[in-house]
Amino acid sequence: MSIQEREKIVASERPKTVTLAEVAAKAGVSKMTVSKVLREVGNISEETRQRVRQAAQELGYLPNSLAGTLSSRRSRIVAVIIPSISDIVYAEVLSGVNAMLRPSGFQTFIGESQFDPTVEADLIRAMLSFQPAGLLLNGGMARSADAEALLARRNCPAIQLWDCDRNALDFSAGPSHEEAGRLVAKHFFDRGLRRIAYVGAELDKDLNARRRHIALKSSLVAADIDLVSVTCEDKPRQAVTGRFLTEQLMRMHPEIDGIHFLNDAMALGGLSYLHQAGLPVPERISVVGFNGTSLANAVRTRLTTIDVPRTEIGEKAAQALLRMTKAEPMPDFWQARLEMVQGNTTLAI
Amino acid sequence: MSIQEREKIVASERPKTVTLAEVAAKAGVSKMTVSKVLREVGNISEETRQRVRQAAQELGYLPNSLAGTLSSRRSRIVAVIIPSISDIVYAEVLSGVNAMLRPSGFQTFIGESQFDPTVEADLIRAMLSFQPAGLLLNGGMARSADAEALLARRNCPAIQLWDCDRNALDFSAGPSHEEAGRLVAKHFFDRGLRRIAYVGAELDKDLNARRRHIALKSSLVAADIDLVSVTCEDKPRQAVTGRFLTEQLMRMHPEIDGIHFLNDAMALGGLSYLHQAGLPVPERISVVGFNGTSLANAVRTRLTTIDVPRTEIGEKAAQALLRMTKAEPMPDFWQARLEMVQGNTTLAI
DNA sequence: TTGCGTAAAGTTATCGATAACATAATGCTG
DNA sequence: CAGCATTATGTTATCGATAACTTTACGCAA
Repeated sequence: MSIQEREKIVASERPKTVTLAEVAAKAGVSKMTVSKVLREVGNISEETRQRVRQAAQELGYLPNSLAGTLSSRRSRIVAVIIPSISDIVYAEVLSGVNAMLRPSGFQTFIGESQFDPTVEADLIRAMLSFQPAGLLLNGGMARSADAEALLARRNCPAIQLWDCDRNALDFSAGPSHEEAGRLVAKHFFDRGLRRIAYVGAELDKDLNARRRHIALKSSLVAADIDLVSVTCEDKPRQAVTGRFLTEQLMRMHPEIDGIHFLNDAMALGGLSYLHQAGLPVPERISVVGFNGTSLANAVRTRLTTIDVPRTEIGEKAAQALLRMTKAEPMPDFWQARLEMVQGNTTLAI
Repeated sequence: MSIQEREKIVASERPKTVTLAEVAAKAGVSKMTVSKVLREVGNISEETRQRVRQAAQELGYLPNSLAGTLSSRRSRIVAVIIPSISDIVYAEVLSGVNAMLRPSGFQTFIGESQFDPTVEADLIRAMLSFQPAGLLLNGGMARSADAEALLARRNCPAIQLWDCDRNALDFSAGPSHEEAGRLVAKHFFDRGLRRIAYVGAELDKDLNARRRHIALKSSLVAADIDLVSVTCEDKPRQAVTGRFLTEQLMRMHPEIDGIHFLNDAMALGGLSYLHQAGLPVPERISVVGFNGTSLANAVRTRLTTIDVPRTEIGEKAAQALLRMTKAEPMPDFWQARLEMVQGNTTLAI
C-alpha cells in the first residue's frame, strides 16, 4: 500500500473535530473556563489551568477561529488586494505587511485584482464578508462605483498602498508619484538633456504610473521641453514590450537622448535594444527606470532607476492598521522616500 | 476639511452591519427565505425573490461568511503556505492557484514560512483554525513533529506543491527534482565536460534543492566524475551570493568547466563574476541555472536553465483540490514537465 | 369530492465559540 | 466575627447564518 493510499483512507475517515465542550468535559470544568484558560484572560487557578491545558493537549484541541470571531466580533483577518501576486513589486509590499502582522496574530487574506476594477470590487465584497480587521488596497487603480459603495459600508479601517498623493481611505503608505516624475525630470535637466521620451504600457490601468508620466511631462513643459510618449495599452509591462517600443521610438525619433520607462523590466528591455542598436548608455542616451527591482537580482546593472522601499511600505501600512485597531492616534499617511540610483557602466548581466 | 478627516469621521461612526434578519423584516419574509433566495436554492416564487433581492440591495446587505461557514460546515477558504511571497518562484505558483480557485468562489489564505519549520507549524495551526476547504503546502521543507501532528488531525484535503518525488499528503503537484538533477548531468555529459561544480545556499532549508544536488552528484559519480560543491547556509540564495561563491570556487578549482547553480538568481551572479574574470560562457565554462525565472524579465539571456511551469503547478494543485472537495476520483500526483532551455550567446542584459 | 404530491414559506435546533453577568468560595479588615 | 472585596467558576444569551424538518396552500388525478 502506497503512502498515498494509506493517507487517502485516513482522509476519508477524517478525525472528528474536537470542541471546547469536549475539552471542558474532559477537564471537568465549564466551556467558559476552558475558553478563558486558552485565551489567558480572567482569573483561573493555576491548578485548573494545568488540567485544562492537559486535556486540550491530549484531545488535540484546535480552536475554531470562525466561531471565535463571530462571537467576539473581533477579527484577526487582514484583507489585502493587490494587482498582481507574481509582480515582485507588489509581492514585496505583501511580504512587509505579513512580517508586521503575523507577530500580532493576524492572518492575511490575499486577493489579486489584475488591475481590473470589476475584479477588485468582487474581491472587496468577498473580503468584507469575512469581517476583516482591516483592508489594504492598492492606490493606483480606478475604483468602480460598486467598490466605492462597498467601501462606504465597511466597518473596518481601510488603507491605501503605493500612493500617498491622494487618499479617500483612512491611511495611505507609499511614494509620491508626482515627486517621482519630477525626480526623473531633474535627472535629465542635470545632464543637460532636452530630447526626452517616455515608454510605458497599460497606463489606462495603472494610475500611479500615469501620474508619474504626467508629472514628468509637466516638469519638462515648464522648462519648455517636449515629451515624446510611446505607450500601448494591450501589451504587458515587461521587458519584451520595453524593447519593442524602444525600437519604434528610436526609429521615429532618432534624436532622443533620454528615456524614462514605466518600470525596470521595460527599461531593461529598452537597454537591450539600445545596446544592439549601438547606442551606448549613458553616453549617447540616458535611461531611467522605476522601482529599483533590477537592483535585487543583478550584481551590477547599468540601469539608473528610482528605488522604492517596497517592504517598508508594507510594514508602515501594517503598523498603521495595528494602531488603528487600538484606536491609537496617527497621521494620515506615510510618504516613502524615493532614491535615485545611478546605474554603473559595467556590463550588465 | 481634508479628505482624510472627512473619512475618519465616517470611520468612527461606522455603519452597523446589516443582517439577514433585517433584510427578512424589510422584505416581509423569514430569514430562511432570504437565505434561500440569496444562495439560489430551494423553491421560492419569482415575486418573493424580487422583493428579497430588492430589500437586500436597498439595505446594502453583505453576507457574513464566518457565520455561513460555521453553520454549514462548508468552507470556501483555501490555505496556502509558501516559503516566501517575494520569491517570484512561489508567487507564480500562488498566482496559478488563485486563478483556478477564484471562479469557484474560493478565497486564498496565504502564509509565509520563510523556510522555517516552526513558523510553518504555527501557520498550519492558524490556518486550520479557519476550517479551510483545503491546505496547500510546500513540499521542499522539513516538517516539524508539531506540523505532522496537526496534519494528521486535519479534516480537509492537503496538497503538496513543488515536489512530486514523495508525498505524505493527498496529492502532489510539481517537478521531480531527481529528474532535474539528472537533466543537468546529461547536459554536461553531452558537452563532454568532466570538471563539474555545484553552487548553492541554504540547502539545509530547501530539501528540493538538496535533492537536485544529490541527484546531480549521483549521476556524475555513476559516470566516475567527481562533483565539487560550494555552498553556504547563512547567505541568501541571491545573485550576490552566487557571485561570491563562484569567485571562491574558481580560485580554488580553476579547472572547473561546468557549474550548476541552485537557482537562476545565483547563476546570474555567477555569470557576472565569470564575465569579469574573462572566462567566456559557454565556450570556456558551461553554466546551468534552475527555474527559468531569468527568462521572464530578460529579452535574451545567455543563461542555460531548466524551466519549470510554475503557474501550471499552481493550477493543477488547485484543480486537484476542487476535485477532491467534490469527491471526484483523481490520480495521486501531477508531474510537471521540466524543460532545459539553452541560453543564447547574445549579450545578456 | 377526496387524497396526495408538490410548491412555497416558516420553525426549530445548531454550528463553536465569547460577552456579560451571576454565583460560590475565599481572604482580609475593623 | 460581620461585612465586603477579591478570586474562581458557572450560566445564559448571543453572534449570523444554514440544515432539516414542518406547515400551509394549491392543483390535479381518480
